[in-house]
Amino acid sequence: MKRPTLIDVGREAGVSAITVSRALREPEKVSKALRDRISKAIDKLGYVPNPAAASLASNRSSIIAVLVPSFSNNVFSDVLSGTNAVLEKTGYSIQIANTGYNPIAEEGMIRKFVSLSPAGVIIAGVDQTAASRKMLKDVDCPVVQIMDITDDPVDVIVGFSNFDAAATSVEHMVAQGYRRIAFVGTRMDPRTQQRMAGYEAVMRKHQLYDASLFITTPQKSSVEIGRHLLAGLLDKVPDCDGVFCNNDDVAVGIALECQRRNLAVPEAFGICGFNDLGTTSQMNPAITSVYTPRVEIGERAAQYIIDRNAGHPKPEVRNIDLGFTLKVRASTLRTGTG
Amino acid sequence: MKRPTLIDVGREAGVSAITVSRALREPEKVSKALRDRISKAIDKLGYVPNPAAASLASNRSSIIAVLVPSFSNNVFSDVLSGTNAVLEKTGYSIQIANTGYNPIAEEGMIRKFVSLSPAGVIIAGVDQTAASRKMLKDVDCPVVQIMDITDDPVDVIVGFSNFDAAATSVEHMVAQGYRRIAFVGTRMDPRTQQRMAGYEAVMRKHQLYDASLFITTPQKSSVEIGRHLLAGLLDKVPDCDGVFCNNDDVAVGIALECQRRNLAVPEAFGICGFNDLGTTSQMNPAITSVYTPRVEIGERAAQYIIDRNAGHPKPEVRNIDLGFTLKVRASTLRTGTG
DNA sequence: TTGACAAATGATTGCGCAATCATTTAGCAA
DNA sequence: TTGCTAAATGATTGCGCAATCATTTGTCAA
Repeated sequence: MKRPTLIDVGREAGVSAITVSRALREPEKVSKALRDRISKAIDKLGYVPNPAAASLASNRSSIIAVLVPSFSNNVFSDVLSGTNAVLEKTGYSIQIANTGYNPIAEEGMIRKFVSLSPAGVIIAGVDQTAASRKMLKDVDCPVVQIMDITDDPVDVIVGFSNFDAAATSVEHMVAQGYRRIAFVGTRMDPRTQQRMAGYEAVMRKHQLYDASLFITTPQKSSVEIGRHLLAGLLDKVPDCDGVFCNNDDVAVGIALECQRRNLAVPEAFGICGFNDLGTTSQMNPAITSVYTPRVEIGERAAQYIIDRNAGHPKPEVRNIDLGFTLKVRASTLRTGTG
Repeated sequence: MKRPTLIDVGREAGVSAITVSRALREPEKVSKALRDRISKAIDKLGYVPNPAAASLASNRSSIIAVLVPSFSNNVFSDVLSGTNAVLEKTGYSIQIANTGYNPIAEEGMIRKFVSLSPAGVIIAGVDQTAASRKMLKDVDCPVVQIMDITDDPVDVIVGFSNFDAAATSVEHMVAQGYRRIAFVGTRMDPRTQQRMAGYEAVMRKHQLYDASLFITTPQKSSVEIGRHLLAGLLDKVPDCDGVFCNNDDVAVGIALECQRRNLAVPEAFGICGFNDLGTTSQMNPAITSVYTPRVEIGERAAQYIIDRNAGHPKPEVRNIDLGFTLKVRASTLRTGTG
């Protein structure tokens, strides 16, 4: 009562094992009559292919490796949803790893994944170690970096400019008359740092730069940490009149703390979030945020892998910028200014 | 320049391939001297085991299959974080699938996973189809159901009673003097329905049951949907004086809509959430919610699989109830009552 | 009818490893 | 020393499949 093999199916259908194998992988090369008999035999025996044997024989697997820095960050669960939506109708399966924002840990995970001969790799960011980058260059499958943009991807990159997204947001706040705009940053991963750089560039351009306006913490972002950071900010910079946050939950926490302190938003204090995760738009007042195309990034990354493995050539444009959208809402809209 | 095999390592170290294999899997059976030589050879050649070959030869893989109904639901990302934290130090890898709350789709995913000879299966809930259940019974590895509790798990179950959690919450609200308590349910998956049943039992017990107090939608829960549902609820049941929500984001949306309508919480209207995802505790006023041990569930499930595969016997207690904690906060605390 | 060629099908082999069984070496009591 | 046992190491085999090459069958023009 052991699991049937291709040979068993072949015997049942009266054909050789390799014909069954072909019927499954290249059905157009097998006659209709045999395909039908084989299909019946498969159903009768309950045959299911053995992926390990297939992988060993062909030296490639149907596993797509996805490396993200966090599972709990909604940004990456959205990416994963997009990737999964595209892949679930295919024969690929998703193997995930959580790098924990640690490039050294990431390197080990890449090494492990590469040993699987994956069908594709999706990895967040561009800040891999040199060794990681080399492994990704050498692995014989499509590699998609995501959530960022660069002219020099390992293979291709699908994302947006964190720098530009931050700069656009801060420009908007400046246009609305905010002057003492703080940067609130959590975790301080590479993409947060790029947002910080975008913030800094705009502040300097308008001669509003002030080093004391940076409020950062290595802790992960959360509503709670947002509340605490606002308290610290107002102690440190009493004349602060707005914040650009590196993530929405921090912005929500800050907005809630403003409510508690009766700090008038947007009149006395402007708030801008990042990622537009859904809660910001529902707050009182609604909070301005930068929408980032996370689900679409996941989808496009998966689709690229499917296409390349189906024989499509490597595209000319290897950095696919899906952009972002500043969702201007009440929290930064001061009537009579701008 | 192809990838080295056990034979290559053996040649380099001056031993046979099988000794290298043993040194990696059962080091205590290989002398220290050889272990050192082998270890050096592995480093020198950059040997990495081929999991497909290992799986084919041994008829078991080191893949742990995790089936969850949603990636974007924070509940399951927390579970995954816990599972990952336990597994990442081990040789296991995690392969995930999103069942989309669809038992038929789930069945196909189980079939696929079973074909991998997984080292373990973690699956949300107890509402698998008969065919799914049979496959899970037959698969030769530990199977952990999670997020629920039952006397009759496939193998073991790690979770809590959704019914009891809801009942405890509603009892609290009744004790605080709320009478026209609505149930707000989104998605209406099996666990939500158990919460609804817990709500109903308590309402009936206190003779407060009223069919018009059920507000449900098949849509996924979100802050936005919570706001809309409150509007519908107040239209339908103007004398409603509180809600028990099946998820925190709905509760947050309802609280924000109450702010907008100047509906006094907790005096005129009580709000209780579910899962205690973090934002509820930061709201103004803070929202009561049921903390559920999601991360711990993920950890325990992973640890069980590790232990069983290490030879531990099946435990006597096969339903591991990790309980829940009602976090009573301002949104349901009426002074002078209860 | 024949021959040439394409389409369809089959036989053989090896992927890299672990299970199994066989052999050698080490340790030690008598 | 001998003889015995346990520990350490090795040789052989097959897991289930796909790559490669070989063979058969079908098709059609001349």
